[in-house]
Amino acid sequence: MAELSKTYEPKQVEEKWYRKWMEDGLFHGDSARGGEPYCIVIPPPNVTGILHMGHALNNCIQDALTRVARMQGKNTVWVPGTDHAGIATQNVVERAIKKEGLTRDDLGREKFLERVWEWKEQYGGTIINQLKKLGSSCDWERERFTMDEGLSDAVLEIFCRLYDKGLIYRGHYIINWCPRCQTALADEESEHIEVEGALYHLRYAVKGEKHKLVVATTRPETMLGDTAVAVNPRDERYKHLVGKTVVLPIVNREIPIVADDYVDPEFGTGLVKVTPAHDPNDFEMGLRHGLSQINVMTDTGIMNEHAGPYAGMDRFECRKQLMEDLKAGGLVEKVDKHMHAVGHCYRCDTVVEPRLSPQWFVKMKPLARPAIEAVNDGRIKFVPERWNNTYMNWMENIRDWCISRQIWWGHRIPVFYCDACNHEWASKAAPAACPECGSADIRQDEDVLDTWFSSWLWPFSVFGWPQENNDLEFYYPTRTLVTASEIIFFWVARMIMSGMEVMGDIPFDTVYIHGTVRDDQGRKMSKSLGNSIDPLDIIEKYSSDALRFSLLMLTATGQDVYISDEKFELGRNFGTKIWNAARFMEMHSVGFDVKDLAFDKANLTPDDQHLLAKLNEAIASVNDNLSRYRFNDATLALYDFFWHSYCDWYLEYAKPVLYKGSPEQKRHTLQVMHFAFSSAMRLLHPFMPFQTEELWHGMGYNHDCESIMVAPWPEQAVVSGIDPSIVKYVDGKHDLVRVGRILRAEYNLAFKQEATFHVRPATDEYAGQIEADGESIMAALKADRLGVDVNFSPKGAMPSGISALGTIYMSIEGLVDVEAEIKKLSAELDEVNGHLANVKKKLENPSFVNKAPREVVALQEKRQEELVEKGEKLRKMIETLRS
RNA sequence: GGGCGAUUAGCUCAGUUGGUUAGAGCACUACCUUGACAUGGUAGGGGUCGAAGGUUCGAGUCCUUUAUCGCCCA
Repeated sequence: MAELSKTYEPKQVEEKWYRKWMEDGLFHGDSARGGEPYCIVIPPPNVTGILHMGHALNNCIQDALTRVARMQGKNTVWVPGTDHAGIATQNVVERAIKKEGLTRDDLGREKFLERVWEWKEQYGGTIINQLKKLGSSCDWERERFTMDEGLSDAVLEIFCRLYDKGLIYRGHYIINWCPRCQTALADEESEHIEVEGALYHLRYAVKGEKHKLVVATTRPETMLGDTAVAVNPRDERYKHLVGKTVVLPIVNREIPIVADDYVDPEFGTGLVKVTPAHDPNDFEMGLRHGLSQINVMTDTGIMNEHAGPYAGMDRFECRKQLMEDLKAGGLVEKVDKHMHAVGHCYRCDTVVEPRLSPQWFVKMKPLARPAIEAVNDGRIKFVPERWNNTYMNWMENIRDWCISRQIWWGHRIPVFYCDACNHEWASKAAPAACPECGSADIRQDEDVLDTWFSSWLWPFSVFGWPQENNDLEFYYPTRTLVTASEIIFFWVARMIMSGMEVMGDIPFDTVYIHGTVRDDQGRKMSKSLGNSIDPLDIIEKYSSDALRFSLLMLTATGQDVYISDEKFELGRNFGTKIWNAARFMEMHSVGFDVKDLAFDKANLTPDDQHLLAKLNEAIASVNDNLSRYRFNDATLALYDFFWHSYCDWYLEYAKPVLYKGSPEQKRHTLQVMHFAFSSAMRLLHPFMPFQTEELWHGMGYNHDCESIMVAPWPEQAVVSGIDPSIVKYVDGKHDLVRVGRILRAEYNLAFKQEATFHVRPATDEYAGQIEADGESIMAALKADRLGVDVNFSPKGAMPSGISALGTIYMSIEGLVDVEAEIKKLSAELDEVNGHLANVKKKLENPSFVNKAPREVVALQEKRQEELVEKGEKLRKMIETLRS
């Protein structure tokens, strides 16, 4: 046994073991080994990303699941990787070259992409290294990147397949446009944020009439692109206006008044301006009424030539100026404050501009159908279940997915155009000539694909799809997907759709949705708030194990986690406790052989049996809670077992044996101790991988299994034949000790001061058991003597208390505070009487006795008996004190 | 506006098909450097379970209404 240091040094230990595990290839899975597959694919973090607490939580859950499966002997693989984060990465590199005074256009597409790859090589591995610090047991040999060759091939393959099936089309629609990133965004990438804006009431002149209409709008600047005014057809106020013409102020364009059901008569004045090129609803209305589409902005959000006098002005600048001009012309009725949700770019937070432009879309309805089925019939289940609704709601109202992005970093859309014959086709390989007319006058679409268009293939593309191979065959479908609710639409739903479409099978059977990590005031952690807690700081300050254990213990299933720095003390303190318990065992294990833990099952002491029963309970609880993704309950069960059952009671019980017992007793106790400890280490390993490995070796348990990573997982009760009545006796003994300690505390006995106790056991059986167990009870009570007598009756006043095993008396020198004793016992009697009244009320209620299940009634009856008995005892004790 | 979640001790949270006296960690109080551990031990204080109705023999738990906060969608 290697000597354990006085304090645990996590830093070097964690580095040491991670390196060793890597060297020994323990993270690697291979389909050729066969067996039961267990596979998780990581939600690939952005290659630009740095680790935050959300990642930490996400990954320690996956690692726990992976490590348990591995210990269970399954053929386990956790596939890691990163995604290329098209917009985010391009932004980062653009910022970098800006420092050199360059723009991407200065460099040109090819040179710019070279710079991005350079950047990726240099900085892209950051988050991967951080995941390693967490202890993540990913199969690094399988690390993938969404832009690597294989995954790029998968992207082109699926694009061409869907294109040829008619599920991918190009269309002129309103999309969300980020004027800063200068690209289209998917609907999901535009985040609606509630902001205080204004509702501007503008006066429009009706042609040939004196009076003016008032239209309400939140975006007056788009008025320059108005091509109609609309009213609800059932709105009596405006019926007479339909078919008339309005003269648009400033630009003096004549536009019609149309009737359309979309208009909400309750909103604003019930009259809306229609700008088909700048609003998705207006766009639809425009199609219905054959209106023209006038785009008044450039792709950078600057007003264009259609904006008349405002051309060249920024969109928000234009709003200001326009309002001033309208005011000057008396064309503003009023301006009200107005709260509304405005789309913001999820990458750069710029206000999104709905923009009419040609984009590529995926038809989602046909893909959604099998994906809805898969969740409906339970082949895929969400944990917690309530996310089913969120998923279904979105899937049933799914809209087509805008997949083209006007950036350079990403998978270029594999569509080609022939300028000679106007043919358009999709092709994986770059063609030399038009397949229709043979002309070489061809060009590829300039756009790239949405990053999610590669990550939605992740569960099978990481195994080499479209190439068929054993890994794909063996590990697909994967088992559990662990992710946060934010990306159910972005990613989870789309993976299910692609899996069903491409593989004809679900990509995973369980989606575990964990909560969001927040600060201790419930705010999302963000750089701008400055409330982020860096997981690496926590690892530095406490340890990776402490970070992991604390996070899991704090995370109620699917609920958000509120954390602060101090909360990680929980895990650190637990680690320290484990370390010190190990040192205690080591101290007493000189000359003891940990290879032989086959203790004599026929001669287990009550405390041995109690400990082993608690161990069995912990094993059952951990397994049960893990199967239900209740990581907090699983970790709590271990915490409770180790700290309370193992340290507080068993180690304390063991002390007199180890210090004063016979060599046989000592050996037996060490066997039980090491047996329980090594089981606890294995159960803890998925949550605290480093320290448990360190102790696995430190205690010498590595004799038949070198690494705890692959040591057998405790599946069920490890020791059978434990007598429940003995376990009950030990529970009672703990109660007896507790009551005795209360007596000591009440009389302020110094820790070292010994006292004499007398017990009047409740039964003869207890009397025998207590007598046999005297040594250990005396040690726990710091007693110099322990009298056991079923007929004990105190001579004179003695402090006393009632325990599960019987009444305990403390005989002390000097004055007993009789009044205080009486007061204490009377208070206890009052409590007993209170409970008794409750129980009686129940039992005297005929409907309770008749309607409640028999067991419940029996329980109350038993309780009544106990309470009556206890009351009697208390009364007698009080009487004795009074006499 | 629609959907979902939360509301239990000073704080952060458990409490599983309704059934003993509602639990934990942190914080707090008192005592304790003892032979694993002060990152610790022993003992203790602290809760009308957001509110109001209802169902039931029985409600923190189920139903209705309502308040407050948060998230998602429009």
